[in-house]
Amino acid sequence: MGITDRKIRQKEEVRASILDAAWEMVVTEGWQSFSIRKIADAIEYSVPVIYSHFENKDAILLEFNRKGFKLLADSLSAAKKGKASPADEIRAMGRAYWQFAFTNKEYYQLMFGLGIPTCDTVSKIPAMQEFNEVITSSIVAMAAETKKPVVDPFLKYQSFWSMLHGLVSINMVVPEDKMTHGAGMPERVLEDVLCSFIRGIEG
Amino acid sequence: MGITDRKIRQKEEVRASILDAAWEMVVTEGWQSFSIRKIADAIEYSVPVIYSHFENKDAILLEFNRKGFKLLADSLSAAKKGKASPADEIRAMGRAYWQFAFTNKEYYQLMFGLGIPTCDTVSKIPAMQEFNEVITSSIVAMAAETKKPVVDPFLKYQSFWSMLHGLVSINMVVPEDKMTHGAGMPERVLEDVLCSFIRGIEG
DNA sequence: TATTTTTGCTAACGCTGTTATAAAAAATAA
DNA sequence: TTATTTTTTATAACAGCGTTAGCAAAAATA
Repeated sequence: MGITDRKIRQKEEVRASILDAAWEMVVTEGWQSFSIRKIADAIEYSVPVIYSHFENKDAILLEFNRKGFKLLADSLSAAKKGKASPADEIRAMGRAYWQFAFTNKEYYQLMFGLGIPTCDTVSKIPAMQEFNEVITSSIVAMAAETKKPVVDPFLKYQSFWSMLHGLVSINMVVPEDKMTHGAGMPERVLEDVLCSFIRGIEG
Repeated sequence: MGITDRKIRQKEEVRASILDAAWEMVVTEGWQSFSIRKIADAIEYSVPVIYSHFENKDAILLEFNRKGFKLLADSLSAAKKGKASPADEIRAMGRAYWQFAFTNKEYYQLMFGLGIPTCDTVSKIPAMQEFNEVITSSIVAMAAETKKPVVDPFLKYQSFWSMLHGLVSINMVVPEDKMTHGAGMPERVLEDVLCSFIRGIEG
């Protein structure tokens, strides 16, 4: 049945146009102007059409969350590749995390700003697990090398993420031009934080 | 003029009742049900009365922001008092920050969750400066003791706050009963993070 | 061509923040 | 005490939001 095929294809196109229009609006006008009605307007369909593609507004946000975490997990994974030591991997991931946050402000704000992922959402976003693993594996590797103390990898994973997230979220709201301490300051804080984290594992 | 006096007094009472009713609702039902109309309902006045006390919704939030930062600054200040060393002061403040966040979830969510304070809001909230200073002074004191390297106090202040905020915000969304790693885990992460921060200054 | 299925729109419900307008109450002046 | 002015408060509207029920139009099937 070619007809059914075409219908599926067309439906998929509308779905994609919803996500495209929504993302376009978020990037140009920010999350505060993310609205079902505006999306409907942009794709030149009536509002209920959107509800035949997504259960509700949150379902659209969930979709962006998925994309965001996939992008982040892939970025960290790529940053690790080819590094000489676990410590270097961790440093590289820290910088990649920072870079992801600021080259994808909208994603970061959704993923960690509006409401940090709860336990339920973890199951809906497989890439969150990836994110966890790509970090933890480097920590485990490093702990294995420096066999001084027995570090809890999950504890260190949480510390690592905490430091990075705190750093990012505090710097994200400050407009570039309003930085009291000259440019490059946040990056120095990042390096400072990474440095003390590495030393914390080395013991 | 006793009449004008009484009017001012009564107006002040209504203003207080607005804040009381609003806070009551936030504590029992969360920020998502914070609404001008519901407040009006609770204080048994019509909606426009609220607008004769506060310019808009954000002005009410600003008021809570002020209270929250005052409370936090005072908590940190009290935690410092009587500690033997700057390092102890920092540890005490870290724990006090953590405790503030979880015994005042609603305040913390407003202050750092919904939208972290921007540069403009700093000028509207004097207690934010207090918060900055009470932390920085301990860092400076500690750097003076261990005269090894010349640490940038503002950099260390940002690191400190970043770590704490990240830690708190990641743990705040996880429901108590859903902690994968037994109770007391977040506190261990806190101590871990504090420890590596202190060492980062000691050099 | 007639019938059934699919698709999409209009219009509504109930909620939000904010404000213009008008009525009621209180304070002042005569 | 009565008339006038000022202050206080409420009603009702505007414009926006997410969501959904009901119905008309279009498309596919018989």
